[in-house]
Amino acid sequence: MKNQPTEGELAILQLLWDRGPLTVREVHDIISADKKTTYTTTLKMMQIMNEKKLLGRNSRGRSHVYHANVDQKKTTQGLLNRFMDLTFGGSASKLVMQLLGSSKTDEEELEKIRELLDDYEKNKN
Amino acid sequence: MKNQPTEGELAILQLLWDRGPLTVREVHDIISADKKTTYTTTLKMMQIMNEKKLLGRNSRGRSHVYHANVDQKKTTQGLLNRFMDLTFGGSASKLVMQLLGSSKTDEEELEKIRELLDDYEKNKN
DNA sequence: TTTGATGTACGATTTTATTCGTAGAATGTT
DNA sequence: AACATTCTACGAATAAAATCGTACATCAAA
Repeated sequence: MKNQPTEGELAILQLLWDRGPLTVREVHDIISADKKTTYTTTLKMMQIMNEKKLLGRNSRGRSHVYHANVDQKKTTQGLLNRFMDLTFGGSASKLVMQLLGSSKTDEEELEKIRELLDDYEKNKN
Repeated sequence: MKNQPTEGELAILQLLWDRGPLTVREVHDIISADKKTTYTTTLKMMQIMNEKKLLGRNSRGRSHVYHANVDQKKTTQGLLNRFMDLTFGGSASKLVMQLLGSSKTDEEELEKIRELLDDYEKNKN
């Protein structure tokens, strides 16, 4: 629960979780498609994340290949718990209630959620 | 979606949403029970929130009574959407999956969630 | 009317996250 | 060798959030 990534750091972690180890150049090219930023900024962030042990890295030729050094599940779990506490007083049901009322949560998503719940109920016994 | 409160600001908003209008002193006494902070810090935050129009206030004697000036549902909805995008790539079902796997989500909460989903399914038709 | 308690106002400082500029090392090309 | 390109490293600048110190106003009790 201690090493919570910042928003910017999380974006980089997501990339590495999704696609596996990447160089700064690769990360930057992907990120800068969405968000206007410079190469050195991305580099600096990844260097800091490396110092914080959020990322590991290995040399390959003249460049570094970075990889996520924290577990995705554990990290998102920590963020979720924190967010739930802060925003919904720790109540999962309040959070879900908002989720259901949101137009962002479409029919397909709702169906998936229902299946998840069904599975969960089954395995409980 | 623009005026997203910070973490500290959200804590103050929660209090005012829950308990109605309060003075700085009242807010501070409640908050400082959890978190070590000084009166002037709480005051300053509430003054800034007032400037940002997150809070409104009225004079009562020599002190000010502050009230939330933003809607709770809209605010938490905005925060939730943002968080979901950042942390779960915008997928509500992924979020719920984590929620179900969390030990923080106990049996009672799960039951509530199921009821919510049932109600939701009913009203859909 | 003096003192103490309580409140507001305001500026300065601290802290943390992010961004940027510049220097220099390594590699490839001409 | 001279150069352009592509990296890393590092320190400084910027921005935003949170914290703190101090001054001053108000009011009530002694």
